[in-house]
Amino acid sequence: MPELPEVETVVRSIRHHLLGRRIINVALSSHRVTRGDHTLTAQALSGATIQHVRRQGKQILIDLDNGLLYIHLGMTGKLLWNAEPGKYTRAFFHLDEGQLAYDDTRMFGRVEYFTVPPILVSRVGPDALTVSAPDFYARLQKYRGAIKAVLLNQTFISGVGNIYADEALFAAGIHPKTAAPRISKARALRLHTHLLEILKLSIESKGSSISDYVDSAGQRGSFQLLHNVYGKKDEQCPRCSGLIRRIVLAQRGTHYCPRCQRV
DNA sequence: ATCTATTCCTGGCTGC
DNA sequence: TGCAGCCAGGAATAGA
Repeated sequence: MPELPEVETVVRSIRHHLLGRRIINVALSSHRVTRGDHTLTAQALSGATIQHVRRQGKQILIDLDNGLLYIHLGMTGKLLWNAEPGKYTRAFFHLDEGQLAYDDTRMFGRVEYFTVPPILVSRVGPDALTVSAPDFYARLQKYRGAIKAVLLNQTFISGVGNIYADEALFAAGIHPKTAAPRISKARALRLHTHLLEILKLSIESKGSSISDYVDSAGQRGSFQLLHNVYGKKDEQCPRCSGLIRRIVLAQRGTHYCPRCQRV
């Protein structure tokens, strides 16, 4: 499941291949993923030149000389460089040098072309990697729900998903059900510090490969080896040796240590 | 206005 | 061994 570190790893592994390249033609095969007219989209993309490859939160933004290519990997999306199209290839880009495949088994992701950047792209909050501590705390004041749900809300900050929400709350010693307004400034700042540290460490490990996440060269990440609570139900807490518990919160599997993480 | 529940998808796992 | 049924979850959408 690609979250900020995984998307950042993909962007880093693909950027140097794409910059300055011209799109020759595009094959699209999933209306679920593209949400648009395939003929018109392919037509618009053909001949376009790639100017920037950026990331905001979990969104990949590819600036073209005639618009924006917006890619969200969803749950199982992959961008693969110089791979042959396969059963789950939903979009395939022939460039003047090389080719880019968008594979996505479950089709939760998106590949969309816009002439004008949509509200969608700008509506997400500041990137989790660069949000300042004061801004993090100030923004937190706007939410009343459980802190785990707030962390997953992309309008609060963007880029955090289920894995890193659980890991950051564990590192900060905060129970995932804690109501946002009950979190003191000191604890909020501690959460901010731990979250950034975890995201940066994960990027250094090229992300977490839980099921099938890989970067554009097909490389797996290794941060899953450093997870403390995510997916560790009934295993020992590395800090207190108590058992990690799994509950469902905000419709998501949530892992935490009942002894180390307090409301 | 907020928060919560539902929906979309399919491979992989569990249990009979 | 086969297969039904459930699970994973990002984010739009609908409902409370």
